[in-house]
Amino acid sequence: MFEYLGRPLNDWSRGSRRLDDGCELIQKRLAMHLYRTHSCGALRAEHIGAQVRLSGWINAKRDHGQLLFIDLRDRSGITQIVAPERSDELAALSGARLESVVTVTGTVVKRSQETVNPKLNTGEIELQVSTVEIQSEAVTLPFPVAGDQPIGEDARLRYRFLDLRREEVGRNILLRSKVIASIRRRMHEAGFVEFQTPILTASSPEGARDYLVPSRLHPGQFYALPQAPQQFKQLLMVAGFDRYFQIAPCFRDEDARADRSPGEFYQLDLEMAFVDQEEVFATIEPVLAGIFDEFSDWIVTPAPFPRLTYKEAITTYGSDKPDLRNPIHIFDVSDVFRESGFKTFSAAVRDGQVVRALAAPGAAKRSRNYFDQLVKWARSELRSPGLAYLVIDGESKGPVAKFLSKEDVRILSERTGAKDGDAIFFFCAQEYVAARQAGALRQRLGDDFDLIEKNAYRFCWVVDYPMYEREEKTGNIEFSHNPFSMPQGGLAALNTKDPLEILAYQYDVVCNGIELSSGAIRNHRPDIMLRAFEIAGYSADEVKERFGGMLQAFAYGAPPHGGLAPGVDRMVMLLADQQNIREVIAFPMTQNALDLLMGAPSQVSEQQLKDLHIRLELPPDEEPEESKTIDCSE
RNA sequence: GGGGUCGUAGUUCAGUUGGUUAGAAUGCCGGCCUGUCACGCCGGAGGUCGCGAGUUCGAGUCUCGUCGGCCCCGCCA
Repeated sequence: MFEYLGRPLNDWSRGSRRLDDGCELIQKRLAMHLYRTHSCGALRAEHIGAQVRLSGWINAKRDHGQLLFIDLRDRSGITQIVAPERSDELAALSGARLESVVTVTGTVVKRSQETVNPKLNTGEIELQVSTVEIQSEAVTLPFPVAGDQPIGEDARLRYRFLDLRREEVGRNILLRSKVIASIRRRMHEAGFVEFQTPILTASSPEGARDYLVPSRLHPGQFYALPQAPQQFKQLLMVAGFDRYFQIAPCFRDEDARADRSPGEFYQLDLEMAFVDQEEVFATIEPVLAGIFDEFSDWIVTPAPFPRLTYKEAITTYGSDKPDLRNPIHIFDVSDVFRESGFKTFSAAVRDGQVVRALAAPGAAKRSRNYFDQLVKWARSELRSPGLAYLVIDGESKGPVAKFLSKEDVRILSERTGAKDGDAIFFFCAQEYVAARQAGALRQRLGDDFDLIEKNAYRFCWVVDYPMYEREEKTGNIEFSHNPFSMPQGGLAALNTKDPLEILAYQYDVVCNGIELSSGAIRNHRPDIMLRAFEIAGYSADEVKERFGGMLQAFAYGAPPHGGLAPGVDRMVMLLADQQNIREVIAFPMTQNALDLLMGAPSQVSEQQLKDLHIRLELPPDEEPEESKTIDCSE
């Protein structure tokens, strides 16, 4: 799958031709290259008899006293090195620890039939060594580099340079490089222009917490690292560049998750002028599907991806990032319970709550304990008062069975698709809460019953997000997503409709339950923008102060435009089939936003603080930690 | 900010209802070994059981606190 294996490296030869092209060329050279004529994965039977030089890391050593085998490794593969008996070379190699870097020169020899190693690409040959140079002696390792033994996360991060030598992580990082190269190629081919935008920019009032950078020249003022190049890309549209993209670093000071690295991440940020939503989709679908097709042999949703409205996604899947590999659907059964004998639910439904149901195929076989565990889980994890369920096993059983008529059960089974041997679960709550609870259970049942489709990337668009939502604590109307989205229906909708009913040209692209990206058709009209912000409680002056640059730009002729920004780390994570985003980042921080290798964050010198006009005021019980970096300020 | 879980040799792990001197594999050090590719054989060293209190005659084991890794909630326009 990874074609670098067994391929020659191509960057170490100063000449325009690769030396791997043939032994003759090597023989013609008066002097060999200082370090290597071939990579460690390059040699084959055709090289037998050639004088070659290899450099690499000692991956493994098999010392038989008067016979010594070394597995010499670089990123391209492994070659077995054999040292002659009673030689200085044998002594030198025997004394070198694993992971030492050595250069060996010798003759490629054929292995006898019995000693061929079919596991290695180079397994038909070995290198009979004549000279050895130890380039760099390694001390004893904190963990094994060879093999795939699990290693503690902290040790891996502290010695990330060793961890990256290990096969799986190394493969992920190389995959990342190829994915990014392919993205660039595809975007250029689709007519996009690549830009760089500022890293030191202004703090924006919306969104996540900013990372701040104090200004030396302007006491008391701060730059912010961009949470995304949102305003810059829109300004580039105003500038007339039509199609923008960037592999953009984004910085958000929010807490980590398995699919969310703390602090920083990369997006394929893109924006297009003179497009509607469908045109954005049609442009980016082939890029996404193409990337996933190119780097995986799993099934990939072909373009056009299915479109779900936000409302459908929440009702049918209980999530705005539905995993379409999971066959379970969620159904509204409020009407069945409204008139049922199950008083808890019927009263709640009459009170405006809803009942959502989902069926788990084959669940009737599970023990009573399994259901008890689920109820417990629903109470603690979903904060649901309980979990009602109905086991269809010849007759209907379970805690709510006695409250339901035969006809009720028939309707419930029919609607949820439950057959004999299945179980149906119910949540009763406010619409949104019930949906989320059912969505969480849907995911859990999918895992518990092994229902998730294997070897498939299932994409979909979630469209028609509401423009506004009501903040629960304050009751205020807020933007539910990006405040720069165009409301559907434009100014007229803003002026005439209930804000909570207004939809936005706002969309997400989702793959296997992971949100790859948000995007929107933007609001390019200053008048509509001021009105949109007014509804969310911002005065015209505030908007002008906070987004003045963009608002002003839109007054000088702005094209209708829109775009999105799929997360690059998440794409690679999906392609590498990894459960954690750290596995596709070369130098990730811990969940706690610490860089264990570089020691970030760290203290700085008094002088640095003084230059920045900053005085520390620490919480009383917190002594500043010893700085882990070298103090160069003395 | 909150919840869960883990922390024992360099590494990966075991360690019973609290009970003698805390074990294994691997790595490391020394010796032997000419066809291995997880090389093999013999020997050795290696532990503040994350840290600090407490309960107890006695704590790796129980309790509380704390630090760190991971997972989750909040947060992530």
